[in-house]
Amino acid sequence: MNSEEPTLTTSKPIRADAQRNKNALLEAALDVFVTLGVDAPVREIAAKAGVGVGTVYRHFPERSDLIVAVFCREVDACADVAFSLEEEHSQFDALALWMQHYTSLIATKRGLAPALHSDDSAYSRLPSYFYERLRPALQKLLDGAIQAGEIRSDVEADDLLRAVVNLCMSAHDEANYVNRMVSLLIDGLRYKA
Amino acid sequence: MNSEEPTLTTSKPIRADAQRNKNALLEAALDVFVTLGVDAPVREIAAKAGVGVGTVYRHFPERSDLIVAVFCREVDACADVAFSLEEEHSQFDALALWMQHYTSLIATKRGLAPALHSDDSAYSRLPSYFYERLRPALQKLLDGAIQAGEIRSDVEADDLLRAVVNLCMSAHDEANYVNRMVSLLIDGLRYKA
DNA sequence: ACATTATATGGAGCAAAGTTCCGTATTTCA
DNA sequence: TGAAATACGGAACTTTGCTCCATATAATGT
Repeated sequence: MNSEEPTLTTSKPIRADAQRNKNALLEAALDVFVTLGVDAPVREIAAKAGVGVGTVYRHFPERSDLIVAVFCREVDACADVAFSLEEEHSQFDALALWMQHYTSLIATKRGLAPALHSDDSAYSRLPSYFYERLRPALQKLLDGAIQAGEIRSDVEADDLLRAVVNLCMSAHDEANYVNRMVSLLIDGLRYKA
Repeated sequence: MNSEEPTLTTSKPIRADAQRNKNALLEAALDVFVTLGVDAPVREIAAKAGVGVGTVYRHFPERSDLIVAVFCREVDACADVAFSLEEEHSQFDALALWMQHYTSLIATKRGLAPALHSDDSAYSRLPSYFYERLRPALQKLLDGAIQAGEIRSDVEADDLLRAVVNLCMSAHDEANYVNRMVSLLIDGLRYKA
C-alpha cells in the first residue's frame, strides 16, 4: 500500500542525495543478501550501491539495522501483494496465490527465518513487525474466502504464518518439500468448506 | 554408557598431554558457550583452558568443530542419564525427569537448537547424531512406561524430541513457557493411560 | 638413564570484516 | 551566489578466525 518514508515524525527534511543513497543501499543489500547470504560483507554492499562504507553506517548504524530494514521492506511488499491479488482473483485463488508468494519470500530470503527466531537483541523488533504487518493481510484473505464459503472458518492467520516459517526453518533448500507441505495446508483449509 | 574415546579405528595412540588439553578445551568451551554464547571468541576459550590458540586449532580445525564436539558431548551425557534414571525411579517418573533434563539441555545451550536447523554445512552432522543418540534413550523410557501401563502407546520418540527443540526455538529465555508446554506434553502422555 | 624421534604447543602474525573518524564535497536556502 | 548544514568517502582502528613454525614435551628403543 504505502511505500515511501513512513516516519510521520519527520523532524528534519532529508537531503535528496541522502535519500537516493539510502534507496540504492537497500536495493544493493537485497541483491547481495540473496546472492551471498546475510553474512555478506558490508563493503560488498557499499560497492554495489556505489557508495563508501561511511555512508552505509550513517544510514544504518550497524550491520543488523541494514538487514532488518531490507527484511521489513520485503515484508511490506508481501503484505501489499495481498490487496492486488484480491482484486484480480477469486477469494480462494487470491489466498492460495498469496500463500505461495509468502512462502517464496521466506524460502528465498535465507536468514529471515533464523532472524525471526534469533535471540540477538538486534533483531528483536523483527518478529513483531513481521507478524503485525502480515497478519492483517492474510486475515483479510482468509475472511474473504470464509465468507465465500470456500474454506473452513477455524483457522488462525498467525498459525499459518508461523507454520510456513517453521517448515522453512527445518527444510533448507528443499523447495519441493516445502511446497508439498504448504499445498497440504491450503488443501486442509478447504476440508469441510 | 560409554564416555571415552569412541574411535575404534584408533590408528595412532594419542599423546597424554594432547588428550588432557583436548578435555580441558571441551570443558572450557562448554563453560564459555553457556556464559557468552557460541559466538564467543576462540581466544577466550583457549585462555580459559590454559592453552594457546594453536592447540585449539590442532584439535578442532575450525571453530564449528569445537562447537559440534561440545554439543555431541552434552548429547551423550543426556542420553546416558536415561539409564541411571531408569534404575532409581518408577517408569513414569524416570520418563518425566528425563524430559525435564532434556529440556534444560536444549534451553540452556543457546545455539544448539539453531545449530540443529542451520544450513551451514559445518553443522550438517549434528542433527543425525542428535536424534540417533537420543531417540533410543527416550524410546526405552517410553516403552517402559507403556509396559507399566502409565502412559499411552501412540507417541513417537522423535516427535517429542523435536517438539521440545521447536518450543525452545521460538521462546528464548521464556523458561516458564517452555516448562509449561513440556509439562502439558507429558501430561498428555498419561491421557488414556 | 639417555638419546632419538614423532608429536604437540604457544603465540606472533596474517587476513577479513565491522565500525569510527574526519577532511572534503554536495545540497539547501536566503 | 555565498554561507551553513548536511552527507560523503575511505583510510585506519579493532576484533576475530586461522596459519605457521621454532620450541618444548612425550613416547620409545637401547
